[in-house]
Amino acid sequence: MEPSGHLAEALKRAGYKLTAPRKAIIQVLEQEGEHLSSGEVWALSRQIYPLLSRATVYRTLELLTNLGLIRPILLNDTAQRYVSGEGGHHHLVCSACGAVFEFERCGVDQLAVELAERFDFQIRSHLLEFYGICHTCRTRV
Amino acid sequence: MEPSGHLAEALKRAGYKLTAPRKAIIQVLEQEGEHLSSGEVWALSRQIYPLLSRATVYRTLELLTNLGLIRPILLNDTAQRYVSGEGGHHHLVCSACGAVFEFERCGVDQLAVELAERFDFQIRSHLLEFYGICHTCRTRV
DNA sequence: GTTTAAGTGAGATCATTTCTCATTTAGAAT
DNA sequence: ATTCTAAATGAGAAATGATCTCACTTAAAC
Repeated sequence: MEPSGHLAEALKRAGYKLTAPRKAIIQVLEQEGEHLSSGEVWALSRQIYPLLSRATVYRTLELLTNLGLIRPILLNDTAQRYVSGEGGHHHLVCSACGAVFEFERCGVDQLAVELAERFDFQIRSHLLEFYGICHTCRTRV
Repeated sequence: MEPSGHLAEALKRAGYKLTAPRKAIIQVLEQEGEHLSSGEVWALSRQIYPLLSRATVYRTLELLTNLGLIRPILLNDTAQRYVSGEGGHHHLVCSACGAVFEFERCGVDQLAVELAERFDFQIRSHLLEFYGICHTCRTRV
C-alpha cells in the first residue's frame, strides 16, 4: 500500500509513539495491499502481535486516516475498507452486480490545481467513480 | 432527490409491485433530499406508514440501488447513506476534520464518453472526491 | 533508571445490517 | 368483482461492525 517505512516515519514525525501494536498494523497495511477492512487488518495483524485488540485497530486506522496516510473507501461491503491516502483511485462500478472495473488516466490534475487554489486546500489524493450498468448486466435477458 | 414520481414509475416498469411501504419510502427519498441514512429513511417513512419495518427499508434501498436509481455514498458516518443515482457529486473532503466542500464543474464528461465506449458500460452518475487538508486544519497550530 | 502522558487490552455496550418464517397483499387472471 | 399466487412484508432474533470504559502498560523524554 505504501513504500516501506513510510507510515511509521510519518507517525513519529507527527509526534505519536511507535508501539508494537502500531508496528504490526502498519506492517500489514504496507504489505497486504489495498482494500483491507478493519476486521481483516485485525486478523492479519494478530499473526504478528497476537494480543492486539480490535479497539486498537480502530484507533490506529482512525489515526492514520486523520493524518491523511490512508483513507476509507466504499465498496460493496458493510465493513469500512481502506486504501492508500496518496494518489488516485478510478473505478467503474456496476449498480446491478457490483462489478468494479479500474482505469488509469483520469485527467483531473488541472482541476485539482484549480480547486487547491480556490479552496486553499492541500490535495493529497482523489477518487473518481462512475456508476451505471455493465455490459454483462445490460445484455442479460 | 428525484423528480416526483420518477422512482415509483421506474419500479413498476422494472416489474416490481408498488406497495404502501415502498410508496412511503419513495416519498421520503423524493422529498427529503440527499444523504439520508437507512435509519433516517426508516424514521421518516414511519411517519407516513407507521407499521414499516426496518427490514423493508433495507430491502427497498437495496432494490433501488440495484436498479441504479439511488446509490450508497461514503460520508463520515458508520451508517450507509444514499444519494440520487443520477448526475454527479463533487466533494473536497478534509482528512483531518471531515469537513466537506462542494464544487460544481468537474469536466469528466468527455472521459465518461470514452470509458462508456471502451468498457461498453452505461454510465448514469459519478462521484469525484479530493482528499487532503483544509485551510483551517493546515493553519491551526 | 525514573517519570508520565500516551497508548493498550478486554470486554461491555451500542448501532447497523441481515436473516427467518408466518402472514399479508398487489396485480394478474378469471 | 372475486380468486389466485408469487412477491412482499413485519416482527424480532441473530450477526456483524464500531465505540466506549477503565485499569494497566509502555515509549521515550529526562
